[in-house]
Amino acid sequence: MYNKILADMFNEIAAMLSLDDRPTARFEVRAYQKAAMTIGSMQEAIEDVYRKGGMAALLELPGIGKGIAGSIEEYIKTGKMEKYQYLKKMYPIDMKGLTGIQGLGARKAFALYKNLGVKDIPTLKKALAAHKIAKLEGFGEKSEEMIQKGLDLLERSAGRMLLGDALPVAEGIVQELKESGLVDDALVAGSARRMRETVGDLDILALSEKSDKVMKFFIGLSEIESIIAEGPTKTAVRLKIGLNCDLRVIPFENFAGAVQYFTGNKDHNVEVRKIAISKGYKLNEYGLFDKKGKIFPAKTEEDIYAKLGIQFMPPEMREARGEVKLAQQNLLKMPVELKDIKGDLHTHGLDNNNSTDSLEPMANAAMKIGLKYFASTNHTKSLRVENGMNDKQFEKFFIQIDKLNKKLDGKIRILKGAEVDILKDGSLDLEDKTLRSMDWVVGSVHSLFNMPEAEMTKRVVKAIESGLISTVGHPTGREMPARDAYKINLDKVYEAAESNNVALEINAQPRRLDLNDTNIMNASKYKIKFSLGSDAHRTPQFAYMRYGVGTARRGWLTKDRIINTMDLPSVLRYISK
DNA sequence: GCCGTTTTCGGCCCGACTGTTTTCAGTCG
Repeated sequence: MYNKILADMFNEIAAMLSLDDRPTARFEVRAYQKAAMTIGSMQEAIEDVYRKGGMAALLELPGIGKGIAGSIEEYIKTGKMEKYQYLKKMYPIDMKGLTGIQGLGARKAFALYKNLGVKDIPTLKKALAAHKIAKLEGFGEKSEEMIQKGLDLLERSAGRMLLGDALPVAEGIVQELKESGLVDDALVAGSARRMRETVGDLDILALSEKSDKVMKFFIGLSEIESIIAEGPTKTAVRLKIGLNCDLRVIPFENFAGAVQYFTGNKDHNVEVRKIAISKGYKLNEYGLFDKKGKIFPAKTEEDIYAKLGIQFMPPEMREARGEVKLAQQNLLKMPVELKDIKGDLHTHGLDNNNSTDSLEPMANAAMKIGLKYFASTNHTKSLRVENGMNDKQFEKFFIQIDKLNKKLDGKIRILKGAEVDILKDGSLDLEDKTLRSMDWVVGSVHSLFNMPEAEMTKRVVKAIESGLISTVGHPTGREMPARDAYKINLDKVYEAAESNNVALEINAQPRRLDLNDTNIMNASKYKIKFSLGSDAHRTPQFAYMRYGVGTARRGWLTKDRIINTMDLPSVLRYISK
């Protein structure tokens, strides 16, 4: 798969072009960055796109025109790219590595090369150690310090953090701001509000006229490790959890504009802003303005979208995946909401197990958050590390469920189920008879992740065709950050699921979120139902459902496609069919 | 270099903060 290689190359070309002083160069920079974004976020291998559809297929991709498509073709055919090599000869430095450092961009990197011979991270380290940078023209003590700090940061904490780890911290800070009495409103914006599975930083917006007091309060919070930048409208800090966090304090008249601006991803905002321009307005982070510069008095971001003639959509959809165009035509269907979820279709609950709570506390916790039912789906015998049960043990366990259901007296219903291992050959880890006695069976792959694609596909499809499973658990097997999805032909899985009336799971564990948003978009082209499961092993983990719902919303999934939006009688009818 | 129910040419989103300056360049989002 060349996607990452090519995306990196195009980003590096963009960095090198940003050193070019021709007036049109900065637009070329943007073009290359956009192409890198497109290719980097594609699911399908770019070389497959090319193999199947040739240049025409490449030109279909957003931000890819004749020039860049030509470079892609050249790279696929020859393994080289003339444009890249030409620029690399002019700027023989590790642009990707150096500009990966916070505060160090292409121009400064090149200045370091010209003056000090810095060409990569190791030579940069030497220059830092010799304190040569501060003496350069255009640099100073502070810039040297900043580069050193940026380098330390990079080495300490590479990359992004799971939404499930970051969002609760952000929401805690918002809570503290609200309780301070200094703000009239506050919220988490940015990629966390869009429920992206990982976030690179946090954006918090506060509505207040007392910016200096709010900033002072903010930098005193215990979550904060150090201050990166402090200004009247924006303060940037490093949090102890290893993530940067920006707080913006915004007065009332600009708040709606800021919420809109700091929620959508960059491309979404560009699309919306272009619509604003086409209607004679200007849209920026302060709000919507007419030609005379008069602000449109929006109370909420809904007002702004309405004024622009764009159907309002939830944050999760604002990713520039075609939502703006549809919303202009009022054709966007609203996705499922957390309150639509009536039950949980993947949970664990066992006595005498270190990593799992017992069934009764699990049932009480589920009841407390308002669920009407949940499927108890414990592991099966092949999964020894999780105390997987055999047929006999399930039989006994179900007697326990019957008793507990009686005791719960209809306040919540526990469905009998299992998360049955799909074994190497596609057979299932329990006897047919046992599986047939269950209400709800999740079939999951937990072993031999390195099978060839064809074999893995056959394995899962065979399980789907067994007629014994209700849904495929975490269908791609990925676990963030370390484990990639196993190789599997998902289209074949979707086809089999469609024709065998088997659902696909959206596993809501923050490190799984599997299927993910783009998988869901692809899968929902088929006539498939989806099941959401928290995969809770402990009582607080029922709350993971919100991440599953967020992922479903990012995949534009409507509630009628999701089994656990049904109430209990409907689910029981569905199951019996 | 890309793109088009305003255009196949002439546009391309926009502002905050910092550091090193004395009006601005670089970086970031």
